[in-house]
Amino acid sequence: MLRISKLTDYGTLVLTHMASFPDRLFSATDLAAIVGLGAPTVSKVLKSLGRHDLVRSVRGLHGGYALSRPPAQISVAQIVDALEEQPFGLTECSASAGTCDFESDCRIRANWQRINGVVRRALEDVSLADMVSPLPVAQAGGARPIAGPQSIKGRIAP
Amino acid sequence: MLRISKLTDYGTLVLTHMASFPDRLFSATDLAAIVGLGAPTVSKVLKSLGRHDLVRSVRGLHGGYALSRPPAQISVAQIVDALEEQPFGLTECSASAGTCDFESDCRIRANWQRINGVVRRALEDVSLADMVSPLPVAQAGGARPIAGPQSIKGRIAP
DNA sequence: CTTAAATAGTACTAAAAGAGTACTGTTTAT
DNA sequence: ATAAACAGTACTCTTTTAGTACTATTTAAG
Repeated sequence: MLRISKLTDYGTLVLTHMASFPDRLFSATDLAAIVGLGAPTVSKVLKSLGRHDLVRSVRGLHGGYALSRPPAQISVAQIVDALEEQPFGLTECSASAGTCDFESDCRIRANWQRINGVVRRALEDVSLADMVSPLPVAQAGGARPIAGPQSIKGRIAP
Repeated sequence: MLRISKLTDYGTLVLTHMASFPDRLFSATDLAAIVGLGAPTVSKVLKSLGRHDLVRSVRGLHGGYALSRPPAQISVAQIVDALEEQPFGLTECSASAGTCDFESDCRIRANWQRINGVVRRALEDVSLADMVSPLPVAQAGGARPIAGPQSIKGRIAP
């Protein structure tokens, strides 16, 4: 349906809150109360985020979760990757052969891959730091966690 | 799951084939055979596309479907709008209030709307004409059906 | 060394969405 | 009058998503 899953949405909510207090440890229960979601659900989300090294966990009494790195180094794309089941891609034919065997060499596929690229870059270009203090409309410092192309901030202005 | 639905995928397949022969009339049955899908399924897709004026239909014997305008004036965004059930938007909170009432004034929402804008523009910038003869990597004539911003073609190069 | 508050992992159930099919009605050239 | 085509509706099956439950493990504190 061209939507991110609810769990991914929850993930951004939780992480955005955590980004307001980096380094601080939050228990899953506390975060659930703060964000207004069920504790088991938030737990589930945090466990997935932990597996993908977006949060680090401290076990035992007085344990909890904290961001594993500064908010500017966590992009929305990374959150999506952590919480969506399937690999990134708007179409199935990006991954598997599909039914388009008739078309000599599916010309469409290349186009979808380009579109995917644009979408992905859009998600990579927004960091948790941006989520906390929204981007100034005109320009803003990008997330750019790993090694990215130029910012698209200028494009996403209204 | 951040994917377009299969029906939308089928829609691009069918329309791309039709775009190779604009003005020509195709029966749903023929298109199904060409593309390699079930006839009822292709029918369903074409009916939806017709309701959104992407194809025009001719009823009666020797009837069929044809593009309602030149391929360059039909964008992928329009296909998505025609075949996806829900209104365009990566998050639910783009439309309804949601559970984030706790957060004083969901700062996240504005960011999602900007991301949506980028994604949407990416889909608007690819036309059926582009699908038929894939974009040259460097630059290419955009779809720009209605009144769009500048092209993003430069961005989606590999 | 026992306890309680945490996370870790797994698995299950229920609800929602997606996909495909079937059936009935309408149009129109021959 | 007939047959080939589109139009519309509604139903069923499958898949995915969401949420929950249960058990195990870790660790600070008394």
